[in-house]
Amino acid sequence: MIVTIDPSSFEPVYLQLARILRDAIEAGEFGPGEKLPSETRLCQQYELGRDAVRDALQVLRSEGAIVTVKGAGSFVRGQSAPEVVRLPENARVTSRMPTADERRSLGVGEGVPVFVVTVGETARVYPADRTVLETSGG
Amino acid sequence: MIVTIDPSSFEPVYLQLARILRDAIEAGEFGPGEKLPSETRLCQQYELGRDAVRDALQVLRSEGAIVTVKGAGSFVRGQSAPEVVRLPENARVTSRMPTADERRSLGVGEGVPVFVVTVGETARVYPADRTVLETSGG
DNA sequence: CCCCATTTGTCCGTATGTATC
DNA sequence: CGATACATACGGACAAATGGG
Repeated sequence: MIVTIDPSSFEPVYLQLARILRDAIEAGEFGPGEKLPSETRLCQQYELGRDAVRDALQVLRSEGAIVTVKGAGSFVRGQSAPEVVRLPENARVTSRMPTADERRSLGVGEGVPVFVVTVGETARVYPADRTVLETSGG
Repeated sequence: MIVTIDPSSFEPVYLQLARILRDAIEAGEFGPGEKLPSETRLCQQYELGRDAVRDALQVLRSEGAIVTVKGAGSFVRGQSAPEVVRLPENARVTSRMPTADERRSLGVGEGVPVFVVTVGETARVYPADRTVLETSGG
């Protein structure tokens, strides 16, 4: 099936493209680790300017759906095997986006939140793409 | 103290500006709900093009630090009073970024992750900016 | 090792639409 | 209504990283 962009739609073209690519990824047309078409290719294929294409990819990055490497391309983010963390009693859990510094120190890409697990006055931070929290089982 | 942009630095100017604004927010120079200078003003003040300023604001949005309203400006995101959710036993907790559709239905802005709490085969989604998860206390 | 084509990153400019005030 | 402000979208240019030869 061929999906096209409608420049006269109320939906911005960059969101249309983001939706098209997101659906294609979810449908398995691009598997984990697979490379998406280049920005230039997407510009030609959908008859869009580079801004629209880049904005669409930015949307997918901030959703954690793809990872972009300079000089190489954009790739579907494969889900890594998560570490299971057992939550102790009296633990408080929040989640937020890391700052750029935290992303570097934790080694996580864009669009990946972090868990903050606080027990007493001790807080630990976990990358949410590699962590599953579990409560104790009955 | 006056902080300036160094166009000859290896650090991209838009990241320099993002860092300057982030530090200013954390230092309390812009309180919760307060409006940042307009994009045009930032362009003049730091002698940058519009892209650089917009990219810097995009960084802060995806970190959940600010909220931008069309026609009005960008505002420091105030932390809302969180709802405390008690985690049951045998619960699994993950966190990820919502898609654009999920953001609309949950009423959350950019840069806000969601909790996914799964018990058995039932999954519930909570906005992470208004939710704190707690394990049972001993 | 260098060369080169490809690809993304950064930065600028302009224009138009739309929402807020 | 006008002025301000952000959103979208096009274009060009050069820098920097990658990967193949």
